[in-house]
Amino acid sequence: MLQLKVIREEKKRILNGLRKRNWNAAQLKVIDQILKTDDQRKACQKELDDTLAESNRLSKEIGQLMAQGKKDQAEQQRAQVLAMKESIKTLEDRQRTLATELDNLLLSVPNCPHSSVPKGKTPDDNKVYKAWTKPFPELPEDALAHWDLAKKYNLFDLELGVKLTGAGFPVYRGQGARLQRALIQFFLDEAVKAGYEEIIPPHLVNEDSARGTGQLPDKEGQMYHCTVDNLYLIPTAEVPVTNIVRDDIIPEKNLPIKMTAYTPCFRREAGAWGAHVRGLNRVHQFDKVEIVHIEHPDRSYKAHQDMLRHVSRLMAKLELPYRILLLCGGDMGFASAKTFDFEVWSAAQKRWLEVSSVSNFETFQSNRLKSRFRDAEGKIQLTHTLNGSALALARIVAALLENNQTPEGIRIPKALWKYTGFKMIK
RNA sequence: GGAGGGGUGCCAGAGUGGUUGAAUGGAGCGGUCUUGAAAACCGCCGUACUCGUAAGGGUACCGGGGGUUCGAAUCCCUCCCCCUCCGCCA
Repeated sequence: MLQLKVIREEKKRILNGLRKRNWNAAQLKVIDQILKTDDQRKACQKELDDTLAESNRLSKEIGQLMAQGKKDQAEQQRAQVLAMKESIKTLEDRQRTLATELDNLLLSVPNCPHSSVPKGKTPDDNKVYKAWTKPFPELPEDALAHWDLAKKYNLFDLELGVKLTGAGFPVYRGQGARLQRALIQFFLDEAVKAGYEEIIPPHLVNEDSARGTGQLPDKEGQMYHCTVDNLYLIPTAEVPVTNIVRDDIIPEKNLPIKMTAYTPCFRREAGAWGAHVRGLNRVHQFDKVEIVHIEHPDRSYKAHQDMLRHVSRLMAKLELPYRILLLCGGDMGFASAKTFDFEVWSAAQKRWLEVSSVSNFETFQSNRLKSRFRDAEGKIQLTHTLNGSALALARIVAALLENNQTPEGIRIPKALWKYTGFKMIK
């Protein structure tokens, strides 16, 4: 969530940013409401603190009076403090109500887009940041979509997944399973080479963690919830990995913290079914290697570019046609200040598929996480957090299978040979 | 799952109802001394909110929440976590 201090001091910038997210005048009123509520909260807090200070002072004196044997006076002050209790309780209740109200208001405001983020309402307004200029793979007329290729070569089985679990839980097998494992290994190795620390986090997180990265309270319905233990299946490794620095004050010299993790990702995605979500295009469980940065605010946009380069390199090594989009204000995620999407060309479906989203959240997440660092002057500041997929497997597999199909079988890009142990799927 | 013990500041570790935001030691930072270093000595060394131009002040926080009391790190309830023993088990 946005910092109150920033809303107060840079109100104009925030309002302009929210307009980029297509907020209308009525919606923008929330900002003034936040400031007003905060004023009320402060006034109430002050009154409470003053009352408590008085009550504390009197109570302390009672101890001294007792020690001096002045019993009557002690008794008199005791009555005095007792009388204050009711107003303290009233003030506390009011203070709590205002604080909750303020918190809810703050929670409803998305991150302020970076100045370089274009205006726009829908995905059509996203800017092509880096286009694919080379030719697309030429496929014969009878080229198969990946779900048909999967049947032909026995690579994964969605119907079997239905039997075991339900729709959207693919069962990978044979060379399909091996390819899956090869990609994970490849992505992790590349990330480690690029200086990321490898993490194997828990695949279930508690409420605090889900709140830390902003899945709660908003996107509750998108996560699988184990109610008996009140734990959530992670929708992305971002959740456990970013929460590693929750409530921490990091020495400046330890920044940046770069971490990578492979995890399965679980998404309920209720009600999002349609013709374009066949096969691996949208599933409830998929594998992903995530990269996460905890950065100094001065360097976060440079890091953002570094992440872009890292993902580009992966795409190039996999020999996949891709493009990079700079998301417009209307299409950006709630918590993000700036997001680039990577899309891979799926030659048989003749569609772009989103395979990575690389975002800078600035202090939006750290504010909630309380992820801070101590700067050179010893002052405590919020860190910037960033993350990106590097990469999401299911759709990469879809594109890989479709683009590389030949009459002899499916060609495996050279970079994967040492991981798959085979050069062709037959 | 059963029985017992415990959760205090960066770490170790006192504190069991009053002037304790918290003894003491260590680490860290600054200084004196020294050719330099070490040792010794002196000082500083929590977070959040808030009032104030500042100096400085106020409030909250000793695992989380609630309660008793004029007053709680200290007493009570409850939840969480850790350790030891037993049971079960990949």
